[in-house]
Amino acid sequence: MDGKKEAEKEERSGLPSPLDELLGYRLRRASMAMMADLLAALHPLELSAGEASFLILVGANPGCPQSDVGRTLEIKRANLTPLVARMKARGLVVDAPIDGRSRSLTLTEAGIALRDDALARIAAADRKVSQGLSIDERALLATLRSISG
Amino acid sequence: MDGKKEAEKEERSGLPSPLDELLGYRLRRASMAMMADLLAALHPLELSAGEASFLILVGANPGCPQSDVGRTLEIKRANLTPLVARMKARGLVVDAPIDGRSRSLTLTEAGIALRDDALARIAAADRKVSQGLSIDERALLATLRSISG
DNA sequence: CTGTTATGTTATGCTGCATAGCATTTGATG
DNA sequence: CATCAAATGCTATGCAGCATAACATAACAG
Repeated sequence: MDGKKEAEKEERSGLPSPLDELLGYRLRRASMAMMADLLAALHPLELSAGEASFLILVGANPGCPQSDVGRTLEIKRANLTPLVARMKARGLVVDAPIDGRSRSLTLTEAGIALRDDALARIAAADRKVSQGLSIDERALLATLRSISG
Repeated sequence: MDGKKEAEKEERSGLPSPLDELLGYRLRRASMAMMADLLAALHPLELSAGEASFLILVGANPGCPQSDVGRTLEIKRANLTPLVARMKARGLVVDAPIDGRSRSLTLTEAGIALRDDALARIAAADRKVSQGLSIDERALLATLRSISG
């Protein structure tokens, strides 16, 4: 299977490039394309991608320590602090001291509602793409998980 | 310096999360993981990811107009200008006027040599991942291409 | 010729991510 | 108990990537 004359290769100033065959490059481009859709879907909710993932994770783990959230989402402590502050300022999350240093996070009713809304939009954007996949989505997810270890 | 792999990054504190089942999220995480490896591989060459992709594309398309490079790599004109300037300053690429406004780009010998080096490192990093894939790489690439249009 | 589009450049701002340092608390060790 | 290393959260700060706006020139279509 090496039909090479694709003719559609240059849809519009698309120069031929070995980059097309590189997994890392293709992964990045696909990720950026989906991210663009995601941001558009979350914009009406005034949520960034990081904020949405935060709400989803805390919503699924009520009372979890902030440190665990940071580790799971791979958000540095220094960057998580202002994110939590914004969510608290909007009344989406409440925190309580676990011990002297750690704080537990829990979504408020408003936080849960917004999380549900965001999750629905994200899932819809996901579905829009995954429906057109040429391979099984489960297999794809498993493969991607294995890449990010 | 570092550039090491922190041994086995234990999944400690990995909170259960619906994000794990989201295609967009998994795509992003996989992309970021590969990008980290890529940057480490390119660091000895003092190349950023964008610069390496630039060298590869121009190397495969000698004499191509700068505008096409920008479109293909999805780099805005305003950001491409300083990138080209850096590559010229390092003697990796030369440009010549096509017409009064457009400029053609071509790699120098040094540029080709560095491109070859970079491409080898990138391909190696790619292979390190693709060898452990649970699904066919060709199918994966095709799927990713369909996602990014 | 005239208005519109394309290209390249400069200046500038925003966002996400990173590092460094600090204060506090916890837990392990002797 | 006394100490010290690690963990947690916070503040301040810098930077790289990406974006927009405005401009100058040149090509193109009418």
